Amino acid sequence: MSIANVIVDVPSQNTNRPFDYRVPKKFEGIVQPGVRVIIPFGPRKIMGYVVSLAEKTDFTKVKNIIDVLDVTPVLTHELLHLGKWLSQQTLSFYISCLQVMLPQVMKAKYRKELWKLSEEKLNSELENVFGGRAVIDYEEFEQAGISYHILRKHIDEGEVDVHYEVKSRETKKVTPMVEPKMDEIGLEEVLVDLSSKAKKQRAIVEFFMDHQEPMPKKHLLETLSTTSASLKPLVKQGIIREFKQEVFRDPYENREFKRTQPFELTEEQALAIQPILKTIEEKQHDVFLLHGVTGSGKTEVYLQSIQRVIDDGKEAVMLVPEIALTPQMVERFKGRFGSNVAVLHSALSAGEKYDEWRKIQRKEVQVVVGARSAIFAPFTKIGLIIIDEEHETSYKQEDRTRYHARDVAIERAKNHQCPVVLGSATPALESYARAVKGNYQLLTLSKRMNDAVMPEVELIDMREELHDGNRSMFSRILIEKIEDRLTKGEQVVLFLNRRGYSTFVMCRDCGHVQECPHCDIALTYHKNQNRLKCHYCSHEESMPTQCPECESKTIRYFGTGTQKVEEALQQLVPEARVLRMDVDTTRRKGAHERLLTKFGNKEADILLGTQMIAKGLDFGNVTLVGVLAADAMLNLPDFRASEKTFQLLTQVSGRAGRHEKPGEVIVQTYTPDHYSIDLASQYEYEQFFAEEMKIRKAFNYPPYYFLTLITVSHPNQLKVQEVTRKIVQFMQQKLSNQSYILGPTPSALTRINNRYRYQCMVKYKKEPEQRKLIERILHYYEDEMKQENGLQIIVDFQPYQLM
DNA sequence: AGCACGCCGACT
DNA sequence: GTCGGCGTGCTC
Repeated sequence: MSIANVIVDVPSQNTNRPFDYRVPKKFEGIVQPGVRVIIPFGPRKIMGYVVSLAEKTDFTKVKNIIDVLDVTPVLTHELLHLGKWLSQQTLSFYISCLQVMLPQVMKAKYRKELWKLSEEKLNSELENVFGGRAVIDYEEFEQAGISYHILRKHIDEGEVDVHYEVKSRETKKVTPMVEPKMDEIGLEEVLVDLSSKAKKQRAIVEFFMDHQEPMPKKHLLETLSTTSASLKPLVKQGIIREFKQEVFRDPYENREFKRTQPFELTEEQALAIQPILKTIEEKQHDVFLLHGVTGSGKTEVYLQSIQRVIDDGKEAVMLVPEIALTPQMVERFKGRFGSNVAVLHSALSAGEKYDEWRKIQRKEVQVVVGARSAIFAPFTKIGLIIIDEEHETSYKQEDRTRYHARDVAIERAKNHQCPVVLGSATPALESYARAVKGNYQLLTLSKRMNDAVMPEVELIDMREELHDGNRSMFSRILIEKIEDRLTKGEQVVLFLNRRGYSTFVMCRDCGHVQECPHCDIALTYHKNQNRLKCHYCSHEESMPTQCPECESKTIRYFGTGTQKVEEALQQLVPEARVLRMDVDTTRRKGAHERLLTKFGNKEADILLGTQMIAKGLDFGNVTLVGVLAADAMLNLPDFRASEKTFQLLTQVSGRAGRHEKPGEVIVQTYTPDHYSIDLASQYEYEQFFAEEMKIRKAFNYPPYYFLTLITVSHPNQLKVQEVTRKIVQFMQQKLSNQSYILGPTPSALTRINNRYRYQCMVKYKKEPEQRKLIERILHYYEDEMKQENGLQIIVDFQPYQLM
């Protein structure tokens, strides 16, 4: 007897283990680890993943597999294994981890229907709901408000049946095809019998005598300039066969990609690529941190490393942050590797994503370029994994299965015995610290290509502007320079942090920001209570009416949006053509690309935008970059605020003067002396690293300590407080005294959807038992978490979002 | 998760 | 005696 061990599509603690099913004779050989199956589960029918096969089972009442959804496994052996690892790492259900590795469309859709089986009249109300139909949606019955007992009786009598429908969402695009059903000689005979009047039919037959292979119907009819009217009789006589063939949606099908050749590497690049190639050659696992200033040619190092992997007949995965996955970036890859590349990012439609994924599965490509989830590409011979802009926070999934793509990459690279290359101009502190310690190999590119120099950065103290009576959000010098560029016909990029809406409190006279006395982190203004709170400890205080430093009354909370800036800009420089680029203007499909093309074609003078314009843009005509509020991010309640500010300023500055014309950067700030702003303006990464590490050390933050964030939510505030307090107490008892447990603290978003949220944070160096302890907590509250609208406990290891 | 079962109070 | 609400336990 053949048994399949199946992980069922039911995310719950009780079902978080394989269930055994018998493999019917007809599916033997087809059912194998990694395929999706439809199985009976209690009274219903659901989808599941076969994770292994067995000879026998201890279970006596095994049921049969109903159907198999895949001919080729959708999850490789390695991915099944990786899913297990992921579920242990993130404390998520195995099924959730398997689902997160596959395109959305492959998740099952369920429908519950009522089938009327007999001709007999049913209960009159029920008969009404059916209204003469044989099948209705179960929902219709529920909405009719008829007692379940009535339905039950009919079911028991065998007159009605509850029917469960399982459907995969994936759709395959097909195209009509035609092919001859006989060989040349057969067709020759047909030709003889054909009426002399049937000219078009004759043409078709003659055509197929020369072309024996299948071809798209549309193409055939067009080349012979005829219609299906002349094809029909041939099909009817069994001379030609019509059939449908799957075609792959190609999101880039109407685009031409200019093929590019490898550039000759600079001395620095050659030095950097050497150890990577060596590791590829030796089939070793290793992690490299490629620290290269913006414009230093990291991408060329990636491309040539990938080329090497392809030449070896292996595969490469390249991760890029979502917002950096611009057409320009895709072009570089398609230009070098042509159709050997699959692209996976969120701007693609669900169907397009599915098709790109299938190209990987079918081994039609050796390279995948994509955002976070592309790390799960179903390759089997990975020779290299690259993570570009490795410091980007978007590599951390912030819901459900909270994984970091960097960790997954390293795990997969271990499985495949291949190197990982982490690249950045501003590496995450964690990564750089590991490189310094020798855990990662550090590779450095310190010079820009083409001898370009980093643009000069000028810091503008906005407090002085204010003192001189300039209350606008533009310094006089910035306006001056914008006007200068307009007359020269050069372009400007203006950057505003979208998070400028955030509500920190600052004095407009002296730049003082109210901070928590225990945490060295800006306090957050809570509008409804008019109080300031710290989101890390439990500290809170009332909103001051005057600045504690200089006693000025101009202390207030801050917020400016791109829209407001756009209006102000129109007033100050009415002749400028402004393109605004933020989530609002790029929501529609392709809008992102359209705006950039427009800017590239010089149809606008100023590109004003948020985060999304900070990366990867490469326009030679941009000679001025303005950062409107460099401090906006600095004052977020986040211990990474300085790091993020440094990274962002560096990235934005890198947008200017990338080609012949030199660039210039204006950074407006209220705190020009802050080390992250000052050092970013001088491009001093190492010094910034040293400064920031001191602070991380003093406050026990990463990379000195690991963090675990536990967020509890429930409609009742007292309940949340109580549960969080108990969790803190438990952890304090069980964890070593080397660890710190902070909380309970209200989350920054204290109430969402009428649910109160409290959190506690664990700072630790080594707690091998931690996961087990948290599992015990989760198990303890299992019942309360099962109830709808009940308790929710979210555990995030190495969180990025602390709200 | 979702479904059935079973216990309990309410009501024709 | 019947109906419906909700807590409990199970799904190969």
